[in-house]
Amino acid sequence: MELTERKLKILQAIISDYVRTAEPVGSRTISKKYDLGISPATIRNEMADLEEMGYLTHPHTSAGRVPSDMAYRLYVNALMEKKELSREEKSIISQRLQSNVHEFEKTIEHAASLLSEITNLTSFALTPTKEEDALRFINLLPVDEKTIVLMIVSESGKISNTALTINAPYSEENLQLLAKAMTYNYKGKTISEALTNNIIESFESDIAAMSGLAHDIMPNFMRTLEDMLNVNLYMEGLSNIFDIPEYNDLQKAKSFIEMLSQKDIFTRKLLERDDGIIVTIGAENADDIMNDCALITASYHVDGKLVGKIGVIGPTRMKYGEITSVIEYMTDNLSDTFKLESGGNDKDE
Amino acid sequence: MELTERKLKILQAIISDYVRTAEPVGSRTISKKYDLGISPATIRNEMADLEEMGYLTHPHTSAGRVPSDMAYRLYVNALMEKKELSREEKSIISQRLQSNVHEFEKTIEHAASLLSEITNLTSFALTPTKEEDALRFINLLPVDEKTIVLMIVSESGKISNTALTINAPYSEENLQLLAKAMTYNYKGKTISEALTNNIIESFESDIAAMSGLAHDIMPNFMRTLEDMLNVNLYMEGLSNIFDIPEYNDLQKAKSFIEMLSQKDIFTRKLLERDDGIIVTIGAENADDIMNDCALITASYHVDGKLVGKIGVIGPTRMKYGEITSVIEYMTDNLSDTFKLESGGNDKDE
DNA sequence: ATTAGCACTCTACGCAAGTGAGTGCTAACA
DNA sequence: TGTTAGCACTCACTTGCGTAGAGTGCTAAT
Repeated sequence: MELTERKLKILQAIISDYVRTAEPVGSRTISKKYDLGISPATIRNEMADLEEMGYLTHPHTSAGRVPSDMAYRLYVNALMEKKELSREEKSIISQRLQSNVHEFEKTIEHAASLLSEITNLTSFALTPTKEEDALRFINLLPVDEKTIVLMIVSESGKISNTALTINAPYSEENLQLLAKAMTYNYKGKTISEALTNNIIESFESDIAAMSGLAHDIMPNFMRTLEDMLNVNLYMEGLSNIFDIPEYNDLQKAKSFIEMLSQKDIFTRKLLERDDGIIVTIGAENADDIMNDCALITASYHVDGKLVGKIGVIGPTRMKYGEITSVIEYMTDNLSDTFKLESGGNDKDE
Repeated sequence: MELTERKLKILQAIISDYVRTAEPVGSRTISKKYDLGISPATIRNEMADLEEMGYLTHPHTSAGRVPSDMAYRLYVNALMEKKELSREEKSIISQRLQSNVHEFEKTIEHAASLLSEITNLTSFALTPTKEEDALRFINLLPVDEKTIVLMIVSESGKISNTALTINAPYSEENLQLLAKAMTYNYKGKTISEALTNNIIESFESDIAAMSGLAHDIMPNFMRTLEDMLNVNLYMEGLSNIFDIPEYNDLQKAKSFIEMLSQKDIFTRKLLERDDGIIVTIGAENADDIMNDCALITASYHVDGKLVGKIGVIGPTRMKYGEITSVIEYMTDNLSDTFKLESGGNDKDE
């Protein structure tokens, strides 16, 4: 069967109405509200066709039609018009995102919060993965007799520290030397690369005095690197789902919140997604528990390289057009912000 | 009217039964299940008295009795027996808390998670407030021509960094000098004190070369200090509330989750609470939205000084005895852990 | 002072009837 | 041949009613 122009128009009308009302849409409604110049009976025939083709479903015999995942997919791919944000909306977003720029993590958190405010959905933001981030500088600093600080600075400006207790006595000179050696060895390597390249062996046979020092330090160095790879997940607007009819049921609400509470798992899923604006609808989400959800994510860039993500999750019935526009504008804005900031002050989280 | 021995026994039986079942307790139930040697009729009379005294309420005429906030308060103050944890339970807790010790924040987060697992309630943990933490060491490190790192180490081992872009050219010598001066000036001062003591003026008239440097650095120093004061709030087991009859209603569940989503406000409330094990029941929580909740918090110590908090929140109907025992054991354990760790490896978050 | 007995109250549950939105089919129409 | 009006049918949802059951409070007996 062919997807005629008229069928598309009807489908679009149904989607548009359903997204607004969350109620199954009847033929009469379409005929009255949308000026298609055809009678309810004709629309019913077309609807039956659309259902046969898989674009619509039927909660029960005497109910109106509801768009299927397939319909939303078609809508996102072909029918949807990206909404151009108004000057005002844009300025609000830019302004709100600027307010806290000097604190990277705060900015990201704030972006998530803003997004949930605008969309009335649950939103999230992921700080960049640092696998591509290269090491720039390693230092070892004496604090007192038994304590030194290991400090790692990455190209993106990320700093990480560990305070270490040293068993063997150390000289400041040795520390400097070891730090220089480590910097020399690791500079320019990405964190991932550095993690697979433990130089402790090469020190082993070197100057004896430094061997003990290196032994104390290297495990902590590795652990610190691992820690630098970690991303933070911020989530906002969780309670928004209570205002969404789809979750108007304790069981549904529970499983939604349970899913999002498993931050590790959810983070992994986000990391697996491609960059750019990605929309996954219903069953397209591999996970069973997300089969009733749509997920929209987009990536922002830090320093033109590192990639973080931001997005929303909600019922498949969502305003795809508006939301993608907002997210796109926000990620552009974030990427710009973090480009200007490049080399600037960037607080370690 | 006097609170006779028998009345207390009946009250305790009612509380005990209600805490378990969440159903209003009738006189027959008490008479049958609890061996008080008195008939339902007598119990009814006593119940009527207890109600008059304010310890019980009555959802409706033909329902059993429900303990009031006042009853729980009496229970917590006088009737409750602290449950001695079994060897096994203790060892599970100790073990789970040890697993991640090298990462302070992770340990705290883990403690919250463990607590919610044990209690089946929503739990939270607050990292220590650092107002009492004194500065130990300030350093300024050259990274490249335009970038330096400002590093602050506190007595408790907390480290904080900021990468700064420096406009004026700097010499390594000047950096060292400035760092030394700052350390000299701030060492031993608490963060709060340091925040009210901007030394930039005293530098103003000093060596000219360092004035520009200080100007670049001091605002960032202050901001970093402010940041060091911030506490982190971890929350776990949010979805547990869906299994609690009291929240078996979307409206209730929503307001609960909304309340806890406002992390800033909730954190402030936690900080305001006294140290030690504090139980607040229903209307005792100043906040209207927490009038149906009970909140149990306890404080743990880091290095014998800094104080963090951990606790649970749930309906007023909760197992006060067990929970306070668990929390007490956990905070003791945490305090011990962080005492041993004192001066040891402590990862900056 | 305690208890058995009993009338009374109130919620919760199930069932039946009614309502209304919406469909699918058929036959008439342009 | 595509479109439309008409109509019977379906099914969820609401409302009202009757009943069962749990529990109280009172009274009178022990």
